[in-house]
Amino acid sequence: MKKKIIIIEDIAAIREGFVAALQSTGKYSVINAYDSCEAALVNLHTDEPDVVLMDIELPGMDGIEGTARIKKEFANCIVLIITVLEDSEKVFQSLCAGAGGYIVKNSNIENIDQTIDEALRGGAPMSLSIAKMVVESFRREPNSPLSERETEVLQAIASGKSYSKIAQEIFVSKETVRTHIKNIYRKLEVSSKAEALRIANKNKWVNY
Amino acid sequence: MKKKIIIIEDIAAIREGFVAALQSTGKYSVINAYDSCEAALVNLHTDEPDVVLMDIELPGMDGIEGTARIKKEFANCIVLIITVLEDSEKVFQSLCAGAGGYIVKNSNIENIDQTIDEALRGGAPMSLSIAKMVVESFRREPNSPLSERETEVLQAIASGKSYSKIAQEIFVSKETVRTHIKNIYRKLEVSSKAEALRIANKNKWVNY
DNA sequence: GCTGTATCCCCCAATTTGGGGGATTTTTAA
DNA sequence: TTAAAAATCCCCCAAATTGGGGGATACAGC
Repeated sequence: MKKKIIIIEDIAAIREGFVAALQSTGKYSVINAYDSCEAALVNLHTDEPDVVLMDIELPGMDGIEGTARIKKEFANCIVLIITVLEDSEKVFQSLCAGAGGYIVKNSNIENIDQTIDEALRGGAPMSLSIAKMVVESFRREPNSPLSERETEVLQAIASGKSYSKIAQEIFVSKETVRTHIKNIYRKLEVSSKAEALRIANKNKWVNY
Repeated sequence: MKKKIIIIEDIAAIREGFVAALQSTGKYSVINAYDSCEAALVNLHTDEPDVVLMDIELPGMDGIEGTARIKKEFANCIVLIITVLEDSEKVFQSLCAGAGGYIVKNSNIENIDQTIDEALRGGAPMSLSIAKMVVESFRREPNSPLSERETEVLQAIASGKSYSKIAQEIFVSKETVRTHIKNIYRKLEVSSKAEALRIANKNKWVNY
């Protein structure tokens, strides 16, 4: 039996292009094509798609939120992101939301077909440039105002450890950890763990 | 002026193969070749390499720790990991340690040359399979014992927020958050934030 | 000498945390 | 339909944590 596919893409020309391309292969059953996530979600339980081709930039609910909603209902449904701009933050977010891979917007029919095939076989189809983007987003930024020790302490804070626990692990007194924290707060101009982590994470001074 | 390269690889045949390959291009100045990180580190300040080719599996200090040590001393030095086995955990760790890219162990001369070139131009050379490995390591595992709400709460804990703060953000009372935490602890058989995060992170039930 | 880093100490008060006991409603699954 | 699970809220308690303030010493680099 043919795999059921739906398409969510707001630009009619692109949307219809995908529909035509998929139907021309004869391998898939294109159930529906929508111009918004909202529209797609109301029919989700009748469509029961195996694969969703999802644009990331959509009016109203964006493709990231849409991916999350669909995966919540149908965990086995594969959501492939149709993307043209390569914004590492959005690519990363959509991966976290459960995206199964990426289709470049101006792909030809064979390319799209191959991508869907790979996804159905359990792979994570994506271009090297997209994969690299995500990988590079985990590189530390070198211009941190925090010293090595401070970064180490903040890293430990990020994993939920208490000051005493951190002190034990890095073989210093609890007071030393507290001093480091105070200095971190002063440098980042914050006054709580959450704020410090938010700043440091945003600037990639700490890794998760 | 030629870029200065050192090689750290414990298997003599492979090490010498790389040396020969690099010298044959005439583009690089191979300063030294070592069979361990320890040996390389003592000469690091006299070698002053622009590029380090680093094996990941080494006796004594492994390539990940070695990469971290080198990047600590010379932040601008590019460390390229020579790898054959594709262990996603190690690949990810070496990226966090500051690796600039990957060279497949049985690469030919042109390939190695291209890889180094790309790294020097500021790219992150790596095979698609390696990039994918890292990307896939950020996918959530679906078999979490935690409910959606509990995952949400634990996620917030990971970002250093207090119970009260979390309560505000998800529009419930502090007591509700406390109940969720209690249930998380019961399910994971732990009794602290750090332990819960360790378990949930290891099993990819939460993303950093 | 000054600045930054790393280490340690004290005080204080508010907040947080973990553990124990409950409770209700809604949703989900058997 | 009935039971289990999830989500919500409440109380009590005591220990631990946290943030802010004030110090101190030592060691590096400029």
